[in-house]
Amino acid sequence: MVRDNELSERKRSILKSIIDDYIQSAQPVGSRTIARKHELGLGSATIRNEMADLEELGYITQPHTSAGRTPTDKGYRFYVENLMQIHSLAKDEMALIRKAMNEKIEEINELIKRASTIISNITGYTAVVMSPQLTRTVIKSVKLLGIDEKRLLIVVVAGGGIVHNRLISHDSLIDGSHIEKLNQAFNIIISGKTMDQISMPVVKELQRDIDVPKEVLIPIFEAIEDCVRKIETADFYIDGVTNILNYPEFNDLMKAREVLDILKEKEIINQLIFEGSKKQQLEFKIGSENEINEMKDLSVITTVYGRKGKDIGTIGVIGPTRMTYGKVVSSIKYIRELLNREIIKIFGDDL
Amino acid sequence: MVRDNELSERKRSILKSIIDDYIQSAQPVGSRTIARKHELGLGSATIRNEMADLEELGYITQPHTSAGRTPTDKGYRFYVENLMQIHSLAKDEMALIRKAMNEKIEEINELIKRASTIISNITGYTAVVMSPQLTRTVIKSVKLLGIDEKRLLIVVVAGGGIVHNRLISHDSLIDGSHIEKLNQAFNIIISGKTMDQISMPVVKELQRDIDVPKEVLIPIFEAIEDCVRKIETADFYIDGVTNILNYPEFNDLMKAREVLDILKEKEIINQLIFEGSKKQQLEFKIGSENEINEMKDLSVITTVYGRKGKDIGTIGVIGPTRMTYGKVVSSIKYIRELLNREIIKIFGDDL
DNA sequence: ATTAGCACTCAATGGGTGAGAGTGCTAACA
DNA sequence: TGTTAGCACTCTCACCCATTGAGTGCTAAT
Repeated sequence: MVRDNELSERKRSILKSIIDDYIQSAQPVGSRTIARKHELGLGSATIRNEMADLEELGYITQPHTSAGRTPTDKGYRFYVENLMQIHSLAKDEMALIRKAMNEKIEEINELIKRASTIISNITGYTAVVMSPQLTRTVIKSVKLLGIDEKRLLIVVVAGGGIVHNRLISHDSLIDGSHIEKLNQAFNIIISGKTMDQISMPVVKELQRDIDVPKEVLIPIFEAIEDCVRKIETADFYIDGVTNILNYPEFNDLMKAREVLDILKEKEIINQLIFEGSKKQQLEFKIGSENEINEMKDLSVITTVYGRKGKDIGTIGVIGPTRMTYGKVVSSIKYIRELLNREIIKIFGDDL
Repeated sequence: MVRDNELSERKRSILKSIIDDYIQSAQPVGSRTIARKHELGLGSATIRNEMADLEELGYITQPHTSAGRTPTDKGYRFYVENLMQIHSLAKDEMALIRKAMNEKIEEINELIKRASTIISNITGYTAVVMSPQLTRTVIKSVKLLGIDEKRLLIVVVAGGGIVHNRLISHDSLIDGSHIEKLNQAFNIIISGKTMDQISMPVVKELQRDIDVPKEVLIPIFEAIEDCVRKIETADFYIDGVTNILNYPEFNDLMKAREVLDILKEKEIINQLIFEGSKKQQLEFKIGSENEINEMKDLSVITTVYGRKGKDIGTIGVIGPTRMTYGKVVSSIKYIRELLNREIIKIFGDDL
């Protein structure tokens, strides 16, 4: 809504027509096309004049002198902020999504995975869903299990039914009574705390109170730390990577390869999705707004999910800048809604 | 070695030269090239005659009348069985592999993943490594942990430090003494057995002996079954999928897409790798020898790993039929060796 | 202010041509 | 009899060039 009056109403509708058309056809669109297809009641020459203005203002551009116009990143930006209409999903699409999301889930990660698959299917682009990121999770409980004489399984349970475990081996035999004692002690001193509340003094104290040697205790704490780290580390699922090959802008093999390779870089995707999601409910990164050079022909749409006031993860769609923004927005919103509902079911008060 | 005398010594060396050259250049190779580059002491006309024979026998073919020859699948088959020389890996390549495989591993799956990455890096093709497939695993122990009043964590431990768990929720409160009893009972009746040895009668018996209601017992057994299933299900890691885009045979976007999509089909890859690995130490599937139509331009080389006489997993390399077979074979063999060593370390007597 | 008309630009298309690589065949040779 | 030099032939590929068509900008008329 900044500089709202830079564009007259007529210019806006022409720009909208151009972008709508271009998104659909992938071909530079000329004045005649606009005059014919969209009923603006204007002759092609008039539109030509307006288009010249729009070009000067930087919203559209010509690939070469005698071609039609294509939107610039600035054009798309104006489009998503002011012009685009978000047509709601078709009934059967909604049903498809609901069906996928409502199936019985055993694990939170299963849900995430399914969400990414369904988004990429519905939109036809690449979808990324980042798993709940639980910074400073409260540990619900820690259990030690003696597997055999020399091996010990450490199980850490966090909110939302997230469980991680780690096996550790000892050189010497492990005293069964130690395990018993530790389990009791852990119940008291660890349960309900976050990892950073469990400091070295606590360990020392433990060591004094119950008579367990340091050589046994240290690896156990390392394992616990490791489990907590795994719980707190956000990972993500990406689906529909090869979808981008469907779009003519990536007909060039080198370009396609470049993009496919970028999408394989976990670090980059992570950063991308993470960053984008901080500010707003719905965040757009269009073309060159992405810092990464290889992504200057891609747009990323992200949103957060979670419980009211507490966002725990991110959903993202990656596609060519020439993207069906309206459809993607409605898809992503709908899935977020369902995801939120499930999240509340699973995590309950644990968030 | 079948029909060994179908090809004279001279035809063999010419065929070898053609294939070696073609693997390297990806261009149809002509008689002059052979006469010049490879010192066979023959004129191009002689080679032409021999090539005509080889073509009639089906080992090579011409894309068009005035082009050189390219190997057929039959040609490659003969090549891998009789002609190819397996040049050993370079020192630094071996070092690279060793380094990757020797790093400390916490989990068996971590090892598998790393193996697939290193193979695809070394060979430049797509690598698949299938995780240990433990049919009818012996369950080492089963533990129940009460998480809170209504939730129960079932932990199943199998050989080789493989652990799976599952959380189940109950509507009603769970009696702490039940958990205790069950843990003791499980120790006796389940530990050391395989899943199919735990039949319904056992459950019945359990139900009679210890006084735990059916509504509690059934979900627990389902959870155990589920964990065992997860343990026994082989999954695999695939790496370097986009590598195929490096090779000119997939310059055509449609073809590339087709292949990328196939490589995404877990079912197909699974089948492919699994099947190929049964018969021999080292199995080749060349081009159309793969039943799947989309793979008629790909070759798959597989081998099994595990302990002597007990193969538990498979390694595979997928690339264009025009593959550097010699190098792939030596890479795959070397990695198998290292993998076997680690497997023994991890699983010990549990296999 | 709008638009019809016109000259102009540029990419894409398709036919034509020559170069180059490679073959098969024939005849000569060892 | 096996080998090879020579030659006519085939086919692809790269390049040129003319044509086409879509689209523009500008001007003059409405």
